[in-house]
Amino acid sequence: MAKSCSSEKNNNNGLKKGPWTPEEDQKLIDYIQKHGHGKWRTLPKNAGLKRCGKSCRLRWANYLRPDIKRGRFSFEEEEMIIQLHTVLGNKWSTIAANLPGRTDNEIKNYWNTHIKKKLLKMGIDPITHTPRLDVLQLSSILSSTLYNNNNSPQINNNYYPTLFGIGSSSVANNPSQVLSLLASLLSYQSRNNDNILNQQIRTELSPTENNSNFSQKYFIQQNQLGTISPLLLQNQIHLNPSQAFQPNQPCANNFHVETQNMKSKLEPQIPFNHQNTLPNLWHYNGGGYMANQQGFPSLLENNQILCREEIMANFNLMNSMLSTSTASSSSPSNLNSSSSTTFVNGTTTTEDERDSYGSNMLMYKYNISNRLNNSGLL
DNA sequence: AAATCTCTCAACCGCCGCTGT
DNA sequence: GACAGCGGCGGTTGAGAGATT
Repeated sequence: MAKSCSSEKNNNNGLKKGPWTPEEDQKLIDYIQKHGHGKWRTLPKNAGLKRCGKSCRLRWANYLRPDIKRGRFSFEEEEMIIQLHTVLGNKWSTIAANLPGRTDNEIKNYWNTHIKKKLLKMGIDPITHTPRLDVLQLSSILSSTLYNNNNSPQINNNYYPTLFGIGSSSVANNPSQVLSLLASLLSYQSRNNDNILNQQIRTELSPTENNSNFSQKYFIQQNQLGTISPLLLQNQIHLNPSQAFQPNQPCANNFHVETQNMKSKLEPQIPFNHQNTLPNLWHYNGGGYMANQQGFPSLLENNQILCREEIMANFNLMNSMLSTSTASSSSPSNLNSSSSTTFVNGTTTTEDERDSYGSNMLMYKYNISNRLNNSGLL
């Protein structure tokens, strides 16, 4: 059993703890540059440091190593962390192995201080990556409301006290917030739909898997499983494998026509101030219609399987949200004056904009809801 | 301006798995 | 197989910085 620094102290009086001084850092750097590291236990004595080996190793690994990347996490890094966390859980070192220049400690801290809070705020359980139970109730209520306007059940504080402002655990205080939450929930749908598959991959990966091979194996297995096994979707649809299709494989069954029609139908309703078109979903390459990265970025960038029902469900929900809010669209000035969650042109970099993890078509739902909300249409 | 609160992140701690004896 | 040593990992802590009252 490894001794901690405190127990080492019994054998080595005067071991220093706490923050490292620049002088100590320099001693450690000089020693490792000259001799390399390896025997951490004996290193501090040889380097003239009054520190335990563990402290030296940690200082080097998390701070002094020359290949460490400093500065805030990029949007892509954030996406990667979430994706990997969905599969791996709190395996910070494995996650770090897939993010060059980032340390496990840094990623762990970033998760705990930023990402976890954002997920909770969006109604996503950061441990399971599935919608929280109370938000699922919310989704259920809203589905029936959105699809059945005339006979919709009254949302009632007596029935849903945890959703509407009773008690400290309420997730929303008014219908606008509820819709915002739902939009957030939906923007995670595609990720969550793969959760069962991800769990399967996690258990199949050997615990002794070499980190450097991890990414490769993960993607391969994901594709293999995706084509062999039916995916259990969140809405309980069992997909026939033939209805799923992979990146770089031609679209079958005229699905591209269906989705293009949906796209055309939706575009006039979208109150964007900077553009009123959704990304092109397909391109023809001579052999058939292929899915565009721009149209389905979150799905294609990780070679995930595109699911017909899932895409259509997203379109339908998007349409429902638009049609049940209002037929009119707001003016650009209204939209521009909206608050922190407004996305202006897709290239801005404020902190709040980075709150949305849907750098994809699904993000539109989130934006739409916020725009409608902020412009007073809800 | 001072007091208090909140947040961040470097560092520590204890445990685990691997390896050698 | 039992044990000890070691490196590595994940959870937690607490000092300091920044924000708020």
